[in-house]
Amino acid sequence: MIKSLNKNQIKELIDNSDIALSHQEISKRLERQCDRVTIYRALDKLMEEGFIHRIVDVDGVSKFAACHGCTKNHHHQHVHFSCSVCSSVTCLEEIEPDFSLPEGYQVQEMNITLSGVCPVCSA
Amino acid sequence: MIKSLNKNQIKELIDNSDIALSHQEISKRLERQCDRVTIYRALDKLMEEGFIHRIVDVDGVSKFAACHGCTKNHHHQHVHFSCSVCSSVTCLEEIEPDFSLPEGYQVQEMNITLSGVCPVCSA
DNA sequence: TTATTAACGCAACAGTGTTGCAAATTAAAT
DNA sequence: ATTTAATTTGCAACACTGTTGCGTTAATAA
Repeated sequence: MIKSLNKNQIKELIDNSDIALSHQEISKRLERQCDRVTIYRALDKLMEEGFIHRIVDVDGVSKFAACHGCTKNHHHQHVHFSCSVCSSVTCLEEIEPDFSLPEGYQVQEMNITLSGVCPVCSA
Repeated sequence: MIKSLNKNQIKELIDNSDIALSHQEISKRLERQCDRVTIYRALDKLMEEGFIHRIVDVDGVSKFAACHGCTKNHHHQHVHFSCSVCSSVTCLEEIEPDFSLPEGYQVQEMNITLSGVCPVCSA
């Protein structure tokens, strides 16, 4: 009946989360446990389909957040914030720094992650 | 006679490289092969001492580049560029985007990595 | 119903990075 | 010069992230 049960559930998790989720966090939050590989593949698909985007955290671990207004072409100029206290990564979609590069650079993607203390932890 | 042979050699490698080097690349370039752990520890020390800084590449792998003007406190507001063709990561030290964050965010570090095609590969 | 496609699980693997302990090397003190 | 202390190194073992291949199950289309 239900198609791609895990994949849909993973999409729901990411959509309903206000912070970006790592593979590990997704695995923990899934009620019906599934194979690690299944999650990786679902995440790849969801990225392909333009539903989520990847953020590489300061420790090198990938986290995933919902896209707003991406189709096939991702455009994530926005800033991400990684809290060193609670380890959360959030999208600051309204913040899109602009800068000009020297001649010859062709930018395809950008990964901007600031780290420090988030408002919740610094309050 | 020579103190911390490996550590100094690693520092030399990074200082003389125009691109940021990964652990793997450093290991290959070392004439006298040494243990993986030794390299990791040397890199940690060199970061502590303010000689190098870490850039997390888009694939989550750490790369290391020389610092210019850092002591203990690293300040790397500058942009990094990761080429998807030749896999090189370079520091664009002159490019320092500024933007203001909402109230409550305390920024300690920033990791800005643009990916695309570098001037050499796009020429 | 059958054929095709997508999703899943399992096993195995490669790579990154960390920790503990012991040996060796370097620097300092007697 | 000999002993002591502090660094540096090597080795083994481990945890974690991510990938690939293969066979199986489930869903969609013919």
